[in-house]
Amino acid sequence: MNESDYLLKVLGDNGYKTTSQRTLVYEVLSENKNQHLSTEEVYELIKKKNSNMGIATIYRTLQLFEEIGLVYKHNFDDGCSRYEILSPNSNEVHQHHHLLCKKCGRIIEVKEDLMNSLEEMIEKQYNFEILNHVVKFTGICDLCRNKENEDGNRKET
Amino acid sequence: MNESDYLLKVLGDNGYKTTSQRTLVYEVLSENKNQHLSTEEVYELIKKKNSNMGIATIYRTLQLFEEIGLVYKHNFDDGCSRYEILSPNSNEVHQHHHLLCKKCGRIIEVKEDLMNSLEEMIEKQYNFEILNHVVKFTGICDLCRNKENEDGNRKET
DNA sequence: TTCGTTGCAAATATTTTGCAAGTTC
DNA sequence: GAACTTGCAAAATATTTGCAACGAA
Repeated sequence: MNESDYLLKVLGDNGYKTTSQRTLVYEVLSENKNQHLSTEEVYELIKKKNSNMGIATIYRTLQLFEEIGLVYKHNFDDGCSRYEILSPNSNEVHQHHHLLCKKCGRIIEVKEDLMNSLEEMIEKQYNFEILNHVVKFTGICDLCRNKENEDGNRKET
Repeated sequence: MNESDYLLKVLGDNGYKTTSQRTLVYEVLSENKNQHLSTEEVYELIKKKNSNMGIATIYRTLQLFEEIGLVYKHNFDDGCSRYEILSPNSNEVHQHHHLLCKKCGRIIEVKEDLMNSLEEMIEKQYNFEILNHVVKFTGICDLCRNKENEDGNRKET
């Protein structure tokens, strides 16, 4: 199933209508896989496509997409929500592992999913049905470790 | 070392002054360990102690505390930041595992820390120095699983 | 005494909402 | 045609900031 059919199906299955706006938002997300677009960024990208969609619609659309599992909503603590498309055929849902560098703010993606055993334990022990998970490691990235001479850890003005 | 000495030391070590306001914020957090207080909630608790601290100061204080490692800043995606004190003698830093129920919004804490092997792999493979991590599982909690009759998964108006 | 800190109010930034007009099924 | 959806502007929230007065070291 291709992505546009998938969008149609998921919307329909959940009782929502397929509109040009929703299609466009999905398209933009699809063209920016593996990115983490903010609502504002989606808005800008859509403007470039000569659409005059209001930003409120984009907020509503992304919220809806998250609700019905079309996108994943990231939180990188940078003042806004960021979204990433979840393709129909992938199991990306279980692969949101990130390394966040405290110094330069870089976001590094971690590939492997070693969470399965942990999940199993949690499902059993807490009778909690896991739909998704987020694993974030905060620390110092390789690049910053290398140039760790300049500044100490005192406050910056 | 008790908590108040610890506050003094950490502030001093980082070149910050100890003020009555900072002491009070720390006190409130300390009296509410294992809670996840929002800035607003800290503000309310402080008002109850007959202090007329401005909320801007609380925002600044909590931000500062996070910077120097006195508190952990949670994000439960509920529209505000929430803070939890990190005691001097604990290793709480490595125990932020939560189960977030999509239905009722309940936050369940998970005790065990099975992340060590994963961390080791990441440190080695990515040359990334891990300072902290967050593990969140989103899903349906036991309570909600039990009363899963009423509503389907269609949208609610 | 110096410089960091606070309080207040105003400013930002992000996200939400009401409602009339427009669209989809 | 009924019900959902959009666009716009206004509103609501959370957080930040400028600046004069204050307080800690």
